[in-house]
Amino acid sequence: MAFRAFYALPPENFSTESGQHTNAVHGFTSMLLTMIRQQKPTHAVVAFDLDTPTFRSLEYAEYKGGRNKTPEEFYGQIDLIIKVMAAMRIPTISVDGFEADDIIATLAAQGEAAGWDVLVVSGDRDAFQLITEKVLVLYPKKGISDIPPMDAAAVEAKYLVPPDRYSDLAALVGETADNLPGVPGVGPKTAAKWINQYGGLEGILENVDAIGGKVGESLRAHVEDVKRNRRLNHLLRDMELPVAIEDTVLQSPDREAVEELFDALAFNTLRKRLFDMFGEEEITDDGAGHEVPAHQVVTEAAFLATWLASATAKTAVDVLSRPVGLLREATAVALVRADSAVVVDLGSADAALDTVLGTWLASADAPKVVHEYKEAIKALAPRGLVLGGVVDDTSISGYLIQPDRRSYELPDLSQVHLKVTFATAGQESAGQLDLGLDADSGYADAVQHGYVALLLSEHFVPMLAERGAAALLTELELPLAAVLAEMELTGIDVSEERLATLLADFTAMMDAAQTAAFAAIGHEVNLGSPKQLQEVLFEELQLPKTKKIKTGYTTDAASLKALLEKTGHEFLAQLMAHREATKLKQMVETLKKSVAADGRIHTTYAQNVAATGRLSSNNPNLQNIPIRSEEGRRVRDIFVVSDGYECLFAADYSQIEMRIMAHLSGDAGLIQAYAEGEDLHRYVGSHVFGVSPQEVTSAMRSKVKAMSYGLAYGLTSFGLSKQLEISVDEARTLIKDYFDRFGGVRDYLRGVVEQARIDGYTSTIEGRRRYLPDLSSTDRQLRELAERIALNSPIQGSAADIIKHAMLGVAAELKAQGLKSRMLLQVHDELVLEVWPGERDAVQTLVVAQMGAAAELKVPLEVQVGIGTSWNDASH
DNA sequence: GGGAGCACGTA
DNA sequence: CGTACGTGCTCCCC
Repeated sequence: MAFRAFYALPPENFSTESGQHTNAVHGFTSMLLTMIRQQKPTHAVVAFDLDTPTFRSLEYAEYKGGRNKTPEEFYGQIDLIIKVMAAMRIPTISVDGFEADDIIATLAAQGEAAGWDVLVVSGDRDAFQLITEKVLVLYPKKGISDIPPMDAAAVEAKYLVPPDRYSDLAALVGETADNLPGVPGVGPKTAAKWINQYGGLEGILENVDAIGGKVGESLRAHVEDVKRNRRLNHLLRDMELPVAIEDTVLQSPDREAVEELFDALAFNTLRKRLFDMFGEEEITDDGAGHEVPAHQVVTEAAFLATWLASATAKTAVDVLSRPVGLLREATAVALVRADSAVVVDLGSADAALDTVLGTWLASADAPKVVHEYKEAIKALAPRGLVLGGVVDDTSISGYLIQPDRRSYELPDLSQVHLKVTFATAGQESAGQLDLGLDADSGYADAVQHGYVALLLSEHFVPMLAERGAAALLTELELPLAAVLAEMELTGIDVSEERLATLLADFTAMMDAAQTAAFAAIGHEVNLGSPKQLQEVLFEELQLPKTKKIKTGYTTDAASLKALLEKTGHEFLAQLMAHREATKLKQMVETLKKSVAADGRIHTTYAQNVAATGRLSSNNPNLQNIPIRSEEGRRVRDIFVVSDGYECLFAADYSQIEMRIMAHLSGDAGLIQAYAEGEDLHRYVGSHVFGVSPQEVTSAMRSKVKAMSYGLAYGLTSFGLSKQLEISVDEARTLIKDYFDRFGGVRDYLRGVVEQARIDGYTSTIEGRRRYLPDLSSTDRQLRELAERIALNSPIQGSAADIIKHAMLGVAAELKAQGLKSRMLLQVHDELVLEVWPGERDAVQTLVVAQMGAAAELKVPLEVQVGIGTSWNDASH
């Protein structure tokens, strides 16, 4: 692994002042930290080879011969790694005459005998022979981060033989890295065939004369090589080791030693990563007091029916799934209660069992707790299973309680809210359930997940009730998850033809702009590198300096535009054109890659990412498809109506955030403007500038528009002056005039921050909270940021609540009216639907009605609609 | 290899 | 020194 790290990182970038290279040390340590973070082992130990001869090289002098000389830059790095391990209090073992792999094999055997789950991290394929139900191998595919856990099934899938026959296979095929030649003409396929036919290498050797053809001959000629290979690739599992496995408990690092060593190595970022990881709050409860119930794998319908009927309280449901294309399909379902658990394997369930399970899963009367409801719905759908009666999704209730967390994974929630760390049966990360881990450990994980979700739900539900947010969960977010699942499964049709055309066009534009840009300065430069651009702009061309940023001076679009206006330099124009074309090309490429087998793009909405309550969209993000520029809009034209449907239908709220501002502030002027259906910005402009609405110029209107929105985000006079290119004094006067005329807005904005400082949180109209501890920070920058967040969150969050209600209304009404039209996308204030022939009027009527009725505000909610054959057509 | 920083698309 | 996001690129780490 140290060698892997060495070749992954350029040595010239890593050295101490004294000239000692440290790239392997850095890479190895980084890799180990990642491994510890991901796998959360309880024990850890590292084994090293020595330079001295081993029993293998003594038997076969050419063993590992023919290798290139160790690069000079590698010297000394192993010793440094050992020092790093010592500072981290991780034991290291080397034994004269043996290889690291033998030590690892022995440790694995000891761990397994003690009933532990063992993970072997090794770049040597010989480690595959160690794989059992309790031992997995992490073998780096390429580099040092792509390391999928290999289990028996994975080895079989790759080599067509079980792990305990891998050494037989390797003996026949040979191993170049160890200078062990195999049988000429025999590759993995042939070797696997023989092994499976004769039950292993012994069988093959007994029947060596029965094997025909050229390869048979070749085998007979090389039997001794094969026997030798097999002797040499066999790893010892019964060595005497200087360290007992009980003494490899993973501990906090020796801080002083780390400080000193990392200073010498100049490992500053690694030191931070290390201390961040071990500096976390000590969790006192290791989960020992919580008994995860034992599970039973159910095969009989009657047994399941009885188990289900004995239910008195909530049952947790955890769905195991495997990837199918870009989607997932359920493979098994774990049902967990406080004192017992069952697992149903969907692959082997008979019709009767399927029916009992399916009926119960769908039943609204059987209360269920899940984690990641939307994912469960989507995985169960291809099996024809429906999930109903869900009363809590802990990934959502956890979010409603604390909406600005980065992660809502079960182990994280459990640590934070229950102060309990659960030792995992398998591994948390790397999506181990995808890899066909043996069923038992997958089931145990699922049961544990269900159990933790039950505990968390018991904790969360009363908390939500206490703060009056129970309805937000049960009446809004949970039903919305089901609606979103449908939208994601449906996806949106795209025109592959337009995709290809656009890609070609944007690529041509990009190339043309690049050529012209190079011509303008007489040489090449990486236009995608801000650093290189800074050199060209500010040193070579001596253009005026722009805004200062951490790495020098910004080259962002606004600054380039200003520079272009000032200097008229051709390079700037071409650079801007290149930026636009590159951005669009990348976006089209990303979209192209996301087209699923059904020819559609299926985004994923995250219900627990945006702290304000908005949805977010990823893989790909369909909430940032261009609309402003002419070229950008062509990307929107990629999204088209499906065959058999009549058109796309887009509906968006008109100025919803300003309307919410009017509602929340109760400002009489704003309310009147909306009540009269006036052009708001013109109306506000006439009052701020003291002219009649007809006399408001477009410049005045756009100033007022920028200000109105800006105020909802905590705009300062400084920010406004920048945006409108006026002096700070002018901006200040503008804001004062605005507030003088719309005093309700000023009072409201002031009040929001004051109240938030008292309560510690802001609330939306629906009672969705966002906690802002930084409002009382002594750090001015943090405090002022929190203040701006406090201004914006109720507005943005209320808008999010409203459109979520509208989506539930639209979905319910489509169903109630038996329409075949369907909802496809949500973009914060916009919904996109696909209309079935003949349903256009009905869809328009119901969407406008449901969006308009989603909230009772002091001002009307207006909805703009459009139709077309593409999304772009429909948004006009 | 992993993360920070920058840039930029949307509401 | 206006909020909320996701993605992709370059460069640095030492």
